[in-house]
Amino acid sequence: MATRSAALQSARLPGKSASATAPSVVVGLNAVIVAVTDEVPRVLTISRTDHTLAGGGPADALPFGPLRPEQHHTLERGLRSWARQQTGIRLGYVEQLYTFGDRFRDPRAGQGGPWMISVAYLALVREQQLAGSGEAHWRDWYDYFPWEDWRSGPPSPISQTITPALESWLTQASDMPDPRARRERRDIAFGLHRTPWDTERTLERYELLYEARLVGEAASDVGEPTPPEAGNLGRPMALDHRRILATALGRLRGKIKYRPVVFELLPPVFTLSHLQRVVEALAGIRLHKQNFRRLVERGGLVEGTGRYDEETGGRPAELFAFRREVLRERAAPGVRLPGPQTRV
Amino acid sequence: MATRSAALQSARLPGKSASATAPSVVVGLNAVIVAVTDEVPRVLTISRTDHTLAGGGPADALPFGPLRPEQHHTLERGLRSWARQQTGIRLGYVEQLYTFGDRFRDPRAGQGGPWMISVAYLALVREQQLAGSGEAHWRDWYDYFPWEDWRSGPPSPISQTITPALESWLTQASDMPDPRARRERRDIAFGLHRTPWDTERTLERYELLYEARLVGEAASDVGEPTPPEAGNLGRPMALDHRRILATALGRLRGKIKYRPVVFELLPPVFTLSHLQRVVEALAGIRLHKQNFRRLVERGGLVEGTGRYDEETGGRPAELFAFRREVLRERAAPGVRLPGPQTRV
DNA sequence: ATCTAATATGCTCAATATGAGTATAAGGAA
DNA sequence: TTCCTTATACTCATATTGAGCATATTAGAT
Repeated sequence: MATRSAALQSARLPGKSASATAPSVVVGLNAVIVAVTDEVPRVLTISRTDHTLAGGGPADALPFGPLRPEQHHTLERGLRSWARQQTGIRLGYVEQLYTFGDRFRDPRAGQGGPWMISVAYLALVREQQLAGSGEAHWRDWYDYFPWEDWRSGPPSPISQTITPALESWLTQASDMPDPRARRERRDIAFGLHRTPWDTERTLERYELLYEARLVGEAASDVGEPTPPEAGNLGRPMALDHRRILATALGRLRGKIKYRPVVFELLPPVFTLSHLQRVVEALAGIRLHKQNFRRLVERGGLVEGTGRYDEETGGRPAELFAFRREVLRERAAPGVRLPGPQTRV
Repeated sequence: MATRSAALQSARLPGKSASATAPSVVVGLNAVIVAVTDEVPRVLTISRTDHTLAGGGPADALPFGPLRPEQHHTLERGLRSWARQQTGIRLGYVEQLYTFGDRFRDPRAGQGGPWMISVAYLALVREQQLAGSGEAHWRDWYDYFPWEDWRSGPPSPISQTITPALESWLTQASDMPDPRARRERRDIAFGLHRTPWDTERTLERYELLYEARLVGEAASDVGEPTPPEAGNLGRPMALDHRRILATALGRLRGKIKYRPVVFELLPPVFTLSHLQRVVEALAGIRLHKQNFRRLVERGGLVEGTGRYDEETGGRPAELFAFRREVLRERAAPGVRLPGPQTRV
């Protein structure tokens, strides 16, 4: 709503908030910038020295910066500005994810530092060269969540590490009111005991692993050494950034089902196989090819262009484009994923 | 998006560090507390004097308070604390909605006041007596969005006010790059021209009406007199609270489809008609009774208790209860609404 | 007692949608 | 050519919807 804007350019108040007195609450802006290339979903991370890590070495962090009231006129614009500065990327599609504000998010904050509230955003882009401060990298997001990728069957961290470790976590519930609550939570989160694997419960899973002290951050957040299991459970990130990333993953997996956001990750024309591979990469499951085609074609989500991609290694594939009219025709246009995963 | 409101908090920031040097960013907490009674969805509002309103009289506001870093240990706990204090209600189910942060949320803020960021939450409760400061009231949320209730056919504000007014809004797009963009936006938002009515697009609709200057706040935010159409387009609220409420409405309408949150609004046992009336009240549409029953019963969402409600005025209705096991069985258990509305 | 109105609950049926294949087409490489 | 690969077309049993009709059980009117 750009309505009441002009007069207020006066907002640039120089002498303001500068630094003399630390405000008790600082608002930070985090960006989860996602692209998919070659069947791998990637997230943009920055190597940062994080004093909260046990080793004190550099850790992966999300692009981040504090809200600057004097410069940024909206949260989103602040975010775009930081993202551009740190990665060189000018963001397109952006949506707000969640606002994280645990009092003890940053261990250092407990000792009288400012309380940091983080407003996190999800941005979808097509993968591109990185400029900016030079510390930015595209990384496979399954490096952070190896248990989330079911495209080639059940991920080994689940059977090898998570299931056994959670078994003992169940019995640690000494002071729990209902010991069965933990079991149910585990089953629902990880799809155990006749419960289906729900691709969207990424945050629940990460938080459960954190609670069970299996991921690296759980230990380092309280100054303990990293447990051995953590080595099998993905790269840690700075602060609570992996929690933010888990939130983004779940949100995106949910959203592609009812809004045509996948197309933000694709070039203007693409083959149906390409589209399918991107969806599979995001959802972390394999889909039935013929049915997927039927779904998107008859669902009016795409339209053929009459042109063909000859580089497929087999019969040339027709190039399709997103069909914008679907927005008018259907209430919730998206790639509704079928229930469970399908084998190739 | 919007955020807003420094007006409210300047009132009372008692002992806080704020006094000496105003922090440049203040975090506020807003609660949208929803209940459904007698087929009407209600929201808890507080009568507050809002200096930003033209008349300066009292306006409806959401329960609100600034985050107190020294007291509240998490955002959510801060919210619960404010809600309790202002309404006497101890909240149960709570979820974060959105963080509003427009630089110019509060007209007065542009002049050097602090920038107010509002983190809004949605809470679902069973309607109950109000204690607290005494200014709290339960109000039909369709008082604020009369165009959202399709339970007895197309709402009259749409045909009488919105459609004609937006017709001229279309042509005002003098400096627009694509004049058809406005038309498409309008059609999608309000379900015009072969586009289905999407119950979840509440925010889009409110924002469009705001942009077209049809709702009261659009005028009062820039100090202009309220246009005549506004009288037909719902009660205004303080600051951007109606925008927050629109966000809550859309979110809740979407969420009942895939998570069993409706039951937060119902007593432990209920008849299927009762359940249906609550869902209809939220979604603002009527549903086919027999199919609704089939949906929730065969979907495993509820189970019969064997007891009956004799007060139905006809054949007694069996009392049902939410069936918790559904959480294990289905990935996205909810009351998926059928496409368009159905007549009784 | 019978009839009517109101509600609840049961059942049918056609139209679609979904899950899981089989079959055919069109390229390149051996 | 033959084989391998990927794309695209079609089939078919089953499940899910949308829309009604039919029956049950109550209260109240006649």
